[in-house]
Amino acid sequence: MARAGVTAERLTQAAADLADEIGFQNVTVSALARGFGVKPAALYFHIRDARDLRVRLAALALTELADRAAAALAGRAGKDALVAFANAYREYAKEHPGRYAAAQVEIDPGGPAAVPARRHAEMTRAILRGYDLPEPDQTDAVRMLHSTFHGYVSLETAGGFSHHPREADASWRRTLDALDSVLRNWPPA
Amino acid sequence: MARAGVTAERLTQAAADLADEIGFQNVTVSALARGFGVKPAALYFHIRDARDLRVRLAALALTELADRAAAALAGRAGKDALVAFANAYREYAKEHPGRYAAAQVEIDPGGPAAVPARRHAEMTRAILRGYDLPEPDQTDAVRMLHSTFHGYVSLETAGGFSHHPREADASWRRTLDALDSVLRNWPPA
DNA sequence: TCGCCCGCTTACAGCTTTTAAGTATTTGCA
DNA sequence: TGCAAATACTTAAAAGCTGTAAGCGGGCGA
Repeated sequence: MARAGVTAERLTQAAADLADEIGFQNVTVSALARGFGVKPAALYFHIRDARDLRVRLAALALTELADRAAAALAGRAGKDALVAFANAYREYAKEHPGRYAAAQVEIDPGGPAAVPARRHAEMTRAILRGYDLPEPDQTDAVRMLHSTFHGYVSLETAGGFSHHPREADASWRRTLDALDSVLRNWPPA
Repeated sequence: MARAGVTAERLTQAAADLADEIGFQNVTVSALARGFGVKPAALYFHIRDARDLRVRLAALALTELADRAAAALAGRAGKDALVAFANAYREYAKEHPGRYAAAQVEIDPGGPAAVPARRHAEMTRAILRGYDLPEPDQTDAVRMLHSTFHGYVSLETAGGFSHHPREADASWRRTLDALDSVLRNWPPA
């Protein structure tokens, strides 16, 4: 029988696509193996275990997210940068719900997902360049931004906003207005 | 053999405690049955399936969260109310990580978790009484608040803030300052 | 006291992860 | 070219999970 040509990279890619299709929680070693037409045991020659697969998937998602963020931020500053970053973030989560969910797994600071995670964090910090905040306010603001973006997308995905007539898009835009406003007028300690 | 006295309520309570101990994702019908000293199959006479158990757990957590929010808001207004609510929210998530995770499951609007979910949403809206925002800004602000609280707690729990010397507590307080500030100066459309 | 129902057990099917051992294919080197 | 070693995959199997079906027995109502 011909070999299937499975590699860790192709597994991770396939797992990402599968996650977007059927949900991150439903990505199993077995389902992945079926997609490649091999037995589940075959995958263990390429990945250590299911957890390893999830970490690789998280790294993939964080890398893609950082790439999009970088593209959105290029040549922009101030509110332009904030809005472009935020929209890139939200659109990624909507286009790739499975990947986005994968990016939220707990990240081992020494592990292979730590690098793209750090890069993603640096992108978020770059939003603030135009706002000129001193430390430690800058760190506080980065955390607030990240929290708001992640919280909004996460609640929206879970259907938290769907039972009120107000459009989620409209609230999102106004939330970004509010964030821009508070960054420009950051309260004194 | 003596009967174990299993009921749906006791199962849900035990599941909540178990979730806080070993994590929401690790709460299984089997593990729960072990805790009651019965076989897994016995539980299916009290709950429909594993999903049903998770929904009941979510309802429990949302009810407790709404209770805490109500207690925090009682007799407070403006920033006092905002800070009290936010701290109650964050403390609940820290004390009961498993319950908190359960509260984030996707909620069927017609299901039994919809009632406590709505109550929780109303509590969040009550924060804004002191800020006097007209609709639809009020809805937008509620969504922003909820997003920020949930996002912050969720990222903090996942260890997202642990690799920077700045204390997560300090950033939290400053984030609340910023939210108060932006609610008092809500940007015009 | 009798009988029935309810709460549990056993048994089982089918799914998952993961390890171990065996087989076949491909690669690299002489 | 041909052989040996490394690699990719298979089968087999253990252990745990969800969920269904059938059976048993204790306690409650009549």
